Amino acid sequence: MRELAVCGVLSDAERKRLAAIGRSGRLGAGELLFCEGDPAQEVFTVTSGVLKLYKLLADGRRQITGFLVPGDFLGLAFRDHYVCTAEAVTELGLCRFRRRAFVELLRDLPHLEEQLLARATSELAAAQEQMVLLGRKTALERVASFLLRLDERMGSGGRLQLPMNRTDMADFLGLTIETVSRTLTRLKRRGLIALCGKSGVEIRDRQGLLACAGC
Amino acid sequence: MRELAVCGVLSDAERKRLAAIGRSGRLGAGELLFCEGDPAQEVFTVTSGVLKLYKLLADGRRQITGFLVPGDFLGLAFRDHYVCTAEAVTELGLCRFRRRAFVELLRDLPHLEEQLLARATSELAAAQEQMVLLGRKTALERVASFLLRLDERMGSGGRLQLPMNRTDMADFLGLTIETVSRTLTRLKRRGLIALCGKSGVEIRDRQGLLACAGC
DNA sequence: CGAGAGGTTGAGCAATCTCAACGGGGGTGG
DNA sequence: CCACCCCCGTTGAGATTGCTCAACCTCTCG
Repeated sequence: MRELAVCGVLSDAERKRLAAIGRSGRLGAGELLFCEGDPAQEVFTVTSGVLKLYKLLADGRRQITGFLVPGDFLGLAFRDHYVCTAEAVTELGLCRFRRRAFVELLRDLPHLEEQLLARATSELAAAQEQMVLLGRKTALERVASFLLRLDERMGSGGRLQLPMNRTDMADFLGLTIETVSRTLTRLKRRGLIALCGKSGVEIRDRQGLLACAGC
Repeated sequence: MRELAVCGVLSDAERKRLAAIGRSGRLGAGELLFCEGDPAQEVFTVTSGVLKLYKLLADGRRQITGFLVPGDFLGLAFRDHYVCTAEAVTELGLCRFRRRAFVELLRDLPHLEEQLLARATSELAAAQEQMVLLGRKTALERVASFLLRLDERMGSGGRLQLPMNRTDMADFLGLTIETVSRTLTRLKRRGLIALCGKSGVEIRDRQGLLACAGC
């Protein structure tokens, strides 16, 4: 089980105090961790597997706002109520903290607060990047960007196993599943990627893919 | 000149120390405050006017990621380099802090760090909302949402003066200026808003507009 | 009064969506 | 062990939303 990345710069003593208030948990694929609008009583770190965050419109349209991987912290965007729904994409391991206890601990551990602020910073930068993708990029650019980012994030060195299905990809990229599928096929025909089964993607021409990603 | 909202929960002494390292500044409409990629040497608060943040793609496509109004803090999303460009939409008043001094002050003023984390939290929530808009909403829903949000943010009580032109609205909403223009006309024909000159918009039927906004 | 910037409107077009059919792989029950 | 079924993904054809290109209008500023 991966170390809680949120503890990066903490001393042993600090880490201990944090661990003391955390409890480990487990979710099966497809299970909900919490729903948009629920009172935010806990915060979390992901220790294994992949989690998705999303918001729904009244008629069921869905926008996935992010995927969390091991080491990621979940709780920055919440005040009293969760602002989105969190659902396990795969089998999921996590560490749960009662929100109140966590916030109190923050006062005592300035390093932790610093660390959280740094995380918030990179999440904001990532959110801006995603706005560019959703607002201004073509389907080809979106899918290419997504594959490159995911490969980097998962450290898969060009041979990635997509943890999510086409529906999740589509709802993250602001497209339909058909367009995602067609676009992957296009990238394959151009020789930029290879597809192995439903979830295997191999990046065959990173330069070309970067050019497609348009950034 | 509005009080720096970032000082909300600070004591007088703390406020004084913050003010001591800040210098006031002024920008004309259209002037750049900084560019994406520049080393991030300063952070800011907006004291008057409106500022826009944007990112560009290689071919000139632009996505505006946010508008800042008086009281807003600018510097959360940056580490060593600015991740977007900041440009004055109107005449702009601001307070500048050398980044290094500001970060050092953070160590001494836990209230300030707390405050910043809270701001980061609401910015992240806003960013998620914007992803829904860009990824899943129709042009009508985007424009309606935008008008409602702006009215609320500016506290204009249904009679708003848009501080930005159609190009900026389009680049914020992931549309073209023509579509923004046509959509405003549609909303007007339906009796939901009235248009007064280029920048005046009156919300005539808030319920109807909310229904259009789809959330 | 002329020029230019910003905004509106129209016509045709293109990218993406919708709807529908088809295919393959994994799990289940006979 | 095999056949069937169901879920997920792919592909195709036609519909639709929003984009592109172009004309025109209005207001402001020399």
